[in-house]
Amino acid sequence: MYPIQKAKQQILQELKKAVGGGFSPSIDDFALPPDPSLGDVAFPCFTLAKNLKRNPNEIATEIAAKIGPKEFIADVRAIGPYVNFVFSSEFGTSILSDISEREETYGRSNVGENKRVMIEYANLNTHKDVHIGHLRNLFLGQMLISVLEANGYDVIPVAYINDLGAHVAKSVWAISKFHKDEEVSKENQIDFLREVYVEATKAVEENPAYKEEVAAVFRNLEEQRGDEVKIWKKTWQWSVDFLEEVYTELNIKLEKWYFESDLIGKTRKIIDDLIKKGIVIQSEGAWIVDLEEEKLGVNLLVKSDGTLLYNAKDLGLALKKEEDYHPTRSIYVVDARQSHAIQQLFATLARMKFERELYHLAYEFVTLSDGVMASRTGNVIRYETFRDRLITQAQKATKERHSDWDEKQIESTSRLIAFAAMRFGMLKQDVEKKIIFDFNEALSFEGFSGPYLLYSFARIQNLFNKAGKVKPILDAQSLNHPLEHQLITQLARYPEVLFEISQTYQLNQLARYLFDLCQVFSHYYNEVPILKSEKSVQTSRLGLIQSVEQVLKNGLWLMGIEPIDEM
RNA sequence: GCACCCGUAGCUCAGCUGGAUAGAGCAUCAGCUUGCGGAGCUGGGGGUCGCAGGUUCAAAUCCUGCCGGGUGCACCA
Repeated sequence: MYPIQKAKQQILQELKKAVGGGFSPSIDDFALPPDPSLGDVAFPCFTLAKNLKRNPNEIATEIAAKIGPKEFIADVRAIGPYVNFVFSSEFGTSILSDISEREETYGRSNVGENKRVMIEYANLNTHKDVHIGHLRNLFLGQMLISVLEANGYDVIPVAYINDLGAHVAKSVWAISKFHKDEEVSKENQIDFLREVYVEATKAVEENPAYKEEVAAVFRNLEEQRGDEVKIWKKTWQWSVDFLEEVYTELNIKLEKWYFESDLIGKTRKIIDDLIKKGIVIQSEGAWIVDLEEEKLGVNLLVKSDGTLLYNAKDLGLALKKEEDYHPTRSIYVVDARQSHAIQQLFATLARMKFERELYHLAYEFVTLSDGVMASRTGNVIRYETFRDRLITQAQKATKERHSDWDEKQIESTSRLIAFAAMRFGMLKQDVEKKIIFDFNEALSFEGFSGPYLLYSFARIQNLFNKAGKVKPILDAQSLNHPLEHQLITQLARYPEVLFEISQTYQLNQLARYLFDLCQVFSHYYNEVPILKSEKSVQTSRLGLIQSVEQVLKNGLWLMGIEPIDEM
């Protein structure tokens, strides 16, 4: 049990005693005071007042009078209808030593024990670019994995690679028609594919007769016959190599890659079976599941030309995942624009008596202020472009600060700053809000940003470097400054925050929490001398700072951000 | 037409399982390096929490309706 939980338990005990009469408040009844000067935790007396038919202010006053300082409680005071509790220095000491003992495990829980969660994310396409919209998906998925693992879940992260959709057929068709036998050098492969895709889209738009040719290529690819298969296989490999590079660079963890092209046979079998069961029926020449009852329209699985649709293959995938890993819960980290399709998938699976927990973690897309990104038109900001601009920006700033550093040091530091900015930028916002991508904002290293957190971390490192042999001690006895108290309370909350996120999947909460922590630290750093204070206080302050460092490190790790000692 | 999401300061967003004076970043203005790194800190100005009803002792938060924006809804993924 974490100190914060112990403290709350103690308070609950005291509240029970003070009120009596079978009153049993729960840990969820606590509130956070709006201003830290009011107290560390609050107990609102409204419901109690209602039950007793009395004034909440009076009740609060009475309760506060009955509870005295004890262990983790230093002070109890009634402010209006609230009983506010202030944590004691014993509590502070307990927090500091708890963090020090647990180190990187501070904040973790075991709620997820014996639960296997499959996370499908990083569903990139072959024959296409990776752009900033995909980054949101990659980072969300990656963080979700870390958060769930930190809470004891057995997490199986997988990707579903879309390597056989209509877009692929279009590209392969265009290559065979316009670029047959063209030599493409290794470094130009992805550029080539991108240009071909834009070219193909344009050509088909201008000449609708091409549609039939593309459809023919699609059929051939699905059946794995004809000359186009060779082109497909070659370009497929280009794309897969490229995706592998991106995943490696971003440290994307995957237990397995599922490919759409591998699911054709299995999906066909499933559909045959569903036809026999009457779940899949024919309509207007196509094969569908009628989901009118669920108010989800029709789930179109097989086109009238016999080729499979995305929704059909998703069915095959769901069963394959079940065979391979039998997860208790399956999370789909997928763009909110697919919500309807995903709901159709879930509803269809329900009809098939597929009884597993299914959850769609829907996130809104990344858009540009001048319009939505689309690979079709080439109006995208590619991952590499974004990355390189961030790195350049970071290099500029780093060079200005450290004229004495060599190229290597500038380079490695800049990369870490750039990736921190990138990740934090994508993870700081609620998934239900689209990100309006703005280069100026994305390249800013100030305020609510990744580099701000890194900066706080680097400052702490610097303090320890300067402290030399002075050993921090873990004792809150002399940490009486309001900001010290505030820091301790904030550190104490971390396990609650992490637990909450693991249950609600509101990943942006962590960015907020860490930023708040760093803001209090920065304020403290400016306000209170740490190294220049007298010895006894100095060691305690270093002990506090050490805890801030640990929690910051733990949180950054969950976000996939690597801290740096100097920047 | 139906469904889902959003609508809080000039801009980008927190806060939304109802509760104490509505917060942050950016921008803007005024300050802070003879004190541990100014990628920082302090302070000021700036808000009918889209609008209207309702529920409640209490609504930015819950319910209903409307307005505005986005997204999706049978052969795309």
